[in-house]
Amino acid sequence: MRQEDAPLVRTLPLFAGASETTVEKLLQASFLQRFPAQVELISEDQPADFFYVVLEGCIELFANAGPKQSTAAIVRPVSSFAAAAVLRDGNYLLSARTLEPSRVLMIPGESVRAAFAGDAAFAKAFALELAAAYRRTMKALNNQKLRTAIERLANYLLQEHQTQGAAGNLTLPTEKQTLASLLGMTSENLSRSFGALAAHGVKVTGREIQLSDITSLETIAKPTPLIDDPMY
Amino acid sequence: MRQEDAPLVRTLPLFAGASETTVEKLLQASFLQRFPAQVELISEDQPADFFYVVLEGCIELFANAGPKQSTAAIVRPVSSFAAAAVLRDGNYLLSARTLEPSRVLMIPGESVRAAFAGDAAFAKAFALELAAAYRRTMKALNNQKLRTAIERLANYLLQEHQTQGAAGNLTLPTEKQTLASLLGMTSENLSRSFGALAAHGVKVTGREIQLSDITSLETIAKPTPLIDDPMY
DNA sequence: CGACGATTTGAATAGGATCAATGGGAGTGG
DNA sequence: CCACTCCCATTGATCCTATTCAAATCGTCG
Repeated sequence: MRQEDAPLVRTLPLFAGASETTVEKLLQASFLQRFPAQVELISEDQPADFFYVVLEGCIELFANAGPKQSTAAIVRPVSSFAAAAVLRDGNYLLSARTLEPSRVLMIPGESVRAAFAGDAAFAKAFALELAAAYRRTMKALNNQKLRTAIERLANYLLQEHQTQGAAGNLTLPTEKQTLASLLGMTSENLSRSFGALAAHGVKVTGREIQLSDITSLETIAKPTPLIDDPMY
Repeated sequence: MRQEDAPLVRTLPLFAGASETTVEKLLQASFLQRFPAQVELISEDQPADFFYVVLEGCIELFANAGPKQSTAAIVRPVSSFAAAAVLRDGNYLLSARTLEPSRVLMIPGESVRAAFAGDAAFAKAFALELAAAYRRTMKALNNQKLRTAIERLANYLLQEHQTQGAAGNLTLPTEKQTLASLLGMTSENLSRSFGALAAHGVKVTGREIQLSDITSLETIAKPTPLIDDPMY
């Protein structure tokens, strides 16, 4: 990777407590790559050669089964993916594509495992990241199994509203297609779910959403910190 | 914990490479408990005080949302749960109850984190366990989002058939209620799904299942190693 | 302007859930 | 040992949710 990027990368939470040598070794073997939108970075079922850290842009993780496709997560800076696959030296369970032009740090799995074994601070940071991702996935599973499509959408809107400053409006960060897949429904159904939420103060104009009755929306959504609080 | 249990516990894969001192410290602070069936060991949303290792019996992990309930996983010996919650020193995302009389090793979260920080071999084993659980959960999410109820049941049967020796028959390891919840459906719907699979050689007698046409069942199930292979 | 992909809308269908009632064992107590 | 009871499981009927297929509309980009 290029010299001028080193400072940025060193500030990553993942490298917070790691020793100088560890970071040095990791970065030396890594690639800091720029990708345009709609590039497939990894394909499910392939050997997990790299651990990925998203520095800029936006990556969609998704799975295929025959003709169907499901978005498992959307990764934004600064966050990572493929931790479990790399640590276990297994195969990717998900494919990944850029949704926007992105900058991505690619660290060889071999290097990650070596750093994990040799640097306790890095091991801790890496495992904490892994555990956080695990918990997000568990929440996604509960979300999917315990809620209807409208409830999932309502909770998504409330969460995004919170993230974006709770100003009574928000902007969808992805195409509605992608959002639908993330929320486990078809895009037609997402459209209808938005329609149903109009009665609860949700006004949709393209990707711009206005929430004029949060209370009513919360009544529908029945949010619970166990599923919806990103900090949990 | 009692002296006579120490040898058994020391053979756990989790402690495989760990130093004598690490294991010593962990076990000293731990409890090896026996529980009857239908005891709730942990309740979601509570501080994650203990990491659990199931030595005998069977534990159900589940989540509640209002009146609904969903089984996230069923843990059998020798395996563990609450790794992520304990490592992050957070709260449990799931409740846990014994389905059968069980023996469980309870290791204080504090001790786990100390051992993780102090013993690289233990850290590695623990993180590998965590990563494995993560991947199981991701597969469960894909299973839920990409498949119909009948497909999930068909794949479950094929997998269990494999696990139990591929002899053309298998025994359901839990009540059908629990299985239904694990597979993300109501028990009525499970019953009907079994009915639908009769046309594909699935004969149900209580908990005993006979599979007389694996090929036909696979046609329905469309299994894929990415979701169904436990080794992946 | 024209073309293409994304989104919306409509109609029909399928997949699951709910509600209600019935059948079937396993365990308990006489 | 048998009858009773309770809980689990099944079955039927109906309702609701969500998908599918088709067509129309909207936006964006060249």
